[in-house]
Order: sequence, then structure tokens, then C-alpha cells
Amino acid sequence: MAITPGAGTPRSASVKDVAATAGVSLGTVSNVLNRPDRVSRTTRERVERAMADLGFVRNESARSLRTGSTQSLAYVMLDAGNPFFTDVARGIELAAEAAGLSLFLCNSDGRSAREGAHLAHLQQQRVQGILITPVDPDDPQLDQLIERGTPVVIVDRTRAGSSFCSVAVDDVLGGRLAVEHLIDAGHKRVAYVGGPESIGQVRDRGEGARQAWAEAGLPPEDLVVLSCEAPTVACGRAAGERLVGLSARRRPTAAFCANDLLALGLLQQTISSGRTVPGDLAIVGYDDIEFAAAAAVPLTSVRQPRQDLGRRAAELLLDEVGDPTHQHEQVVFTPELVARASTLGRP
Amino acid sequence: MAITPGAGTPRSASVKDVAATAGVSLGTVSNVLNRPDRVSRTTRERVERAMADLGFVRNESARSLRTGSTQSLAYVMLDAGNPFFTDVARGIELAAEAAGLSLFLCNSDGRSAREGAHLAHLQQQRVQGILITPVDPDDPQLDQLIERGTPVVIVDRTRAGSSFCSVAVDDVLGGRLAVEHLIDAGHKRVAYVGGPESIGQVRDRGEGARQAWAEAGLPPEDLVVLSCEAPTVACGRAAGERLVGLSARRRPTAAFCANDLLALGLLQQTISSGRTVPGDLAIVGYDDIEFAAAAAVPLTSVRQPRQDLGRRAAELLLDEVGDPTHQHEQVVFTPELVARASTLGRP
DNA sequence: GACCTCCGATGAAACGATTTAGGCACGGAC
DNA sequence: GTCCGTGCCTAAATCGTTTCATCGGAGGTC
Repeated sequence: MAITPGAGTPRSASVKDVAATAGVSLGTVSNVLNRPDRVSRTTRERVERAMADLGFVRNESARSLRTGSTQSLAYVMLDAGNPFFTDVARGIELAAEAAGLSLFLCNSDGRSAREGAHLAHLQQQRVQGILITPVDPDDPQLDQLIERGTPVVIVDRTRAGSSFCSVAVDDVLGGRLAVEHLIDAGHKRVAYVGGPESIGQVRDRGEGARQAWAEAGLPPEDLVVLSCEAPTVACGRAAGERLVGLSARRRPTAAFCANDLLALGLLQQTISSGRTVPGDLAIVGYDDIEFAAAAAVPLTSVRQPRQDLGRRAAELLLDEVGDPTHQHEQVVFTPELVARASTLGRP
Repeated sequence: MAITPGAGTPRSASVKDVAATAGVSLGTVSNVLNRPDRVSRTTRERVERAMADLGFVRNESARSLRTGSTQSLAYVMLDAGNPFFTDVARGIELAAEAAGLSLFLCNSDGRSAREGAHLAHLQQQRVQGILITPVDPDDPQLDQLIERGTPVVIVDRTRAGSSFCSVAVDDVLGGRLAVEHLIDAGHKRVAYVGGPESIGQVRDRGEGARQAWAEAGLPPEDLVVLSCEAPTVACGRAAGERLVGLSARRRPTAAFCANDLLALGLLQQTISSGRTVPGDLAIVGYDDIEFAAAAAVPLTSVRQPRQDLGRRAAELLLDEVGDPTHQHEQVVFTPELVARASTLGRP
């Protein structure tokens, strides 16, 4: 009985094997792969046949070693569990696909260390470029990437200097829209439920809220700021409990939350504690994720063009990769308020 | 005035440059990188200094070409927008991180073509192994991967043969749990809102539902099956409209949905059309995603150990990669019903 | 028949890391 | 003084692909 040769690891066929099988030279196989028009039809078919027979799979490491470039981009997400970022990722993916590149998604999960590890690895992989929503936009590792030749585009964050392209949404405006909407509805005491101040978004949205409040001539102390540890559903619930604890005189009649996760948590806590939305508390969220509209009391929210955000970011990156005269650009999208039952229902 | 040398692309430093700068040979630099203990302290420090000065970044392509293996895994997700899969991904990531490997996430978005492109590319990259929730578990491309030496673990799906490891949850049991719960609550007419029958999960959960129904001795025609195009929030809403269209005599008093997205859509449609949950319609979902508990009427749902699913899958893959005596294994987790207000509230 | 052209195929030289077989210097033991 | 270990380092081969200068032969022209 014959013993299977090389039963250990079959180690896949190389161009050399293909060349031998097809009876041509190495260079010809490579031509079939990369410039099929330079090879005669009969030879090409013979080579393709050999590839199929041997189960040849091109070794991307060797290819990119030789050519000095890869066919991939990467997006380092801040939180893969937040639908906002997965929608952004989808926009990026569409652009990458259109350009014939593949996209790797990495999740930093809000942890600097994890982000750093991903970046180091991507740099070693020599990806064409990196899109990132950074834990900290001022992280010097980002500068180091640029210096060492890996283009970086910052997504949904901005940075003071301009050695990067970035794509973001005007969060100050978003904050204004939300609070103006509440003021128009007649609310005189409003809570701003934010995440930690370390997040630029949270600061900007709060700033927009304050601006709108001041312009309406309302007393600053009636815009109550609640800080949360993290912009999550659980923290939104906790914020709801803090609101209940306030005396009726000081209790806001409306809340603007820094994102939809917070808003959904707050919504749930409010309803399950027996109060009504928007009767006892009107709620505005931010991001307009799909679940916002699907909440049992559909959530008024500030919509960001998530997919466009991703697409535009990828386009900027591709331009930077392809065009030596590329100029860095800071794109700012305009958000839009989507009013739904959580602020519109009868009180 | 001096002209910046090589102003085009700086082309990063190689081990050769480091060796020249540090005044040692190439091999020594490699030793510093891979077996620092074999290098004297003074030499090592000199080399490390040179690396820092030159901004040396190891070229992973060259490394993996030479060593024949990479330091990465990949998870090809079916739908990155579904929190269920992002939670699974997190479990995988934890295991990968623990093993010192990096994880690439790819999103097939339910499209075979996209999935195929990702798989081909990953194979060319020579990733150590692939975890996948496939569009079609019987896709021959998966067999081809195995044949050509890339280990594959199937996640949240199963396959008849056993040339793969797989990790899944007992969906028949999950379906039973859901419907038994509704029967216990006294419902005599129940809808099963499923996705397309092409999805194994949808079939299995439906099968469990039918089993429970039959065992309770209830007439089969009172378990109404509604098929949806896709298991999404929008389709859940549409299903709600179809339910409303039924005559009061034929209209179910409860619905079991094949996943939480469907359930949330159905919940929203029901409430916004002026009916109550669970009064007019009790609802059970599946997956117990975070948003299920956060819905304004918290959703009863069948919980799957999502993160454990991912972790275990990654462990199986790592075992397959590392252990030549590896035996394929089909792990099946047990789901659990989490009862909440959407079935428990006063009618 | 000599010469030129053009197409297609060839083979060797890279790319940047790892690995392995050796080489050199220094010290200690006899 | 010779011999042998030991500790550190060097030099060269290698991984699989792409690229580029080159070569051979078929066909056309004078």
C-alpha cells in the first residue's frame, strides 16, 4: 500500500512547481498571473491548467515583499459593538471594494494598548494605509506612522494640527440642533447626558448644547450636565436613576444624550420606572443608529451620515496613497436632526 | 542648499541598514529580534539603539515568507451590523490576544461573492487559520481551504460532514424553550416569524417551535409561520403589518421571532400601531443582544453564550493549528431563555 | 539569401527577513 | 605550548514572487 507522500504538511505549490508542470519558465507563469496579454493563448491555458491541477495559491507575502506594496487597507475601530462604527466601516468597505483593495477591520475596544498593538502589526504588514477612530487623537504613535510612510486618515475625530486627513461631523452644530429642538418644544430645564469629558465628541456636543441654551437667553444652571463613565446603554440607565433622584423642582423635563446608546438606556429606565416619554421626559439621542428608530418609543436623534463618513475617509486615504501631490484635507459633515416620538408625542 | 535625499518615498530601513548603523552583521540584528538571549548585552543595546534611530519596522512579508507562517487569524463575519456577531468576534479576539496572534475581521455582509473574495485573499495571505460564519456552510470553497492547508472553524453554523471543527448553539432546543414559554403563559395561537428557510438557524428554531407545539398537543395550523426575506429590523416591522392584516379570529396572541432584530421591529410596529405588548401580542426574540434588554418593553429572548462561542471557536482553531494529533470536534452550546416584560407583563 | 522586426518565452537578480554552519578570540586545563 | 570549550558573531543560503535584459524563431522585405 502506498504511503501518502509528505503526509505532514503538504506545503502548497509555488510558481516554480507550476512552471515545471506546465513546461514553461518561471517568468512565464508570473506573466500569466500579472500580464496575461503578453502570453500566447495556448501557453496561458497550459499554465492555468497546471495551476488548477496543483491547487496553486499565490503567496501574498512573497508578492508584496517583491513589489513593496500590499493590496489592503485597515480600519481600526474604536468599538465594534457600536452600530455607528460598523456603519462607518461599511462605507469604508464599499470604497475599498470599488478600488479593488481588501479591508481589514481591527477593534481597539477603546483600549490604547490594543490599539497600539494593532497599529504596530499593521505597519509591519505594510498595509497601504490606515483609517482609524483613535482612542486619543493626539497619540504620538499616529505621527510616527506618518513619518514612517504609512498614510493615516482620522475618522470621526479631529486633530489640531493638519498632518492628517480627517473626516468628522460638526458636533457643536449637532449639539445645537438637539437643544434648539427641545427649546422650541417649550422645555425650560434640560439635562445633557454626556460621557467622559476626555472624549472630544462629548465636549463638542455639550458645547453646542450650551451655545443654543445661552442664545435662547435661558439661565445656565437650568442646563443640567450629567457625566457618565462611558457612552453605553448601562450608563444611560444609571443616568436615569440619577434624574429620578432629583427633586421635582430641579428635575429636567427633557434630556439630550451624547449618543443613542445612552439615550436608549435612559429611555428604558424612564419607562420601566413608570414614567412616560415624552410626557415626563423628552429624549434626544445622537447618531441615529438603526435601533433608535426601532425603539418602542422611536427616538429623536441627531443623524450623522455614517456611511458617507466612511466612504469619504476611504477616498481621502486612496487619494493620499495614489497622488503624490495630495494635500491633507479636513472634511466636516453636517448633522441633521431626525424628530420622532420621543420628543413629539403628546405630553 | 541640501536636497532631502530620496524625497519621494523614504522606504523604511531594513535589517541591513540597522546592521550597518550598529556595526554588526545582519544575523546579529535578527538575533536581537528573535533570540535576544544569544546576544551580549552591549551589542544588543547598540542594535536596539540603531533600530530606534532609523525607525526600523520589521517587514512582516519578508518574515512570513521566510518562516512560512504568519501571526494572524481571521474571522469572516456574516453581518458586522448585527451585535450578535460582534460579540462573537470579541470572544474570538480575547482568545487570539491571549495566544499572541492578531485577528483580522472581515465582513461578508451575507454576500457569497464578498465572502469568496475575502477567503481567497486570506488564503493568499497565509493566515494561520480562518473562523467563519458562512453564507452557506456547504460551500465547496471551504473544503478547498482545508485541502490546501488552511484550517477552518465554522462558527454558529453546523455542517453534515465533520472535516471541520464547528461551534454552534442548539437551535432546536432554543426554539423549544421559546415556544414552551409561550404555551406555559397560556397562548393558543402563536406566530413563528422566521427569516428565509435557506438559513439553517431559521429552520432549526422553527423545528424546535413545532416540536414544542406538537408535544403540547396543539393543532399545527395554530402555529402560524411567517417567512421574512431577511432577519432585520425592517422585516420585523413588515411582519407586524402582516399580522395586523389577519382577522381577529386567526390573529396570534404571541410571536416567536428567529432573532432579536426581527423581534425589535415587530415590537416597534405593534406599539406604534396602538396595540400593547404583551397585552395584544407577546413577543419572544432570539440572541438576547444588548438592545433586547434595553428596548422600552424589555424583550424576552433566548440567550446564546455569544462570547463563549467565539472563544471556544478560537481555541479549537488554535488547537488545530498547534497540535498535529488534533481531532475535529463539533461543540454545541445550550441556549437559555431570559424572560422579560414582553411576555411577562400584565395582559 | 541576408537582414530586420516583432512576439513570446527565458533566466537571473532582486525584495528583506531567518537560519545554519561555521570562525575567531579568549581562557583554562593538562 | 597545545588543545579544547565556550560565547559571540559572521557569511551565505533560502523562502516565492516580480521584473528586466536578453534570446530565439517565424515571417516579411529587399
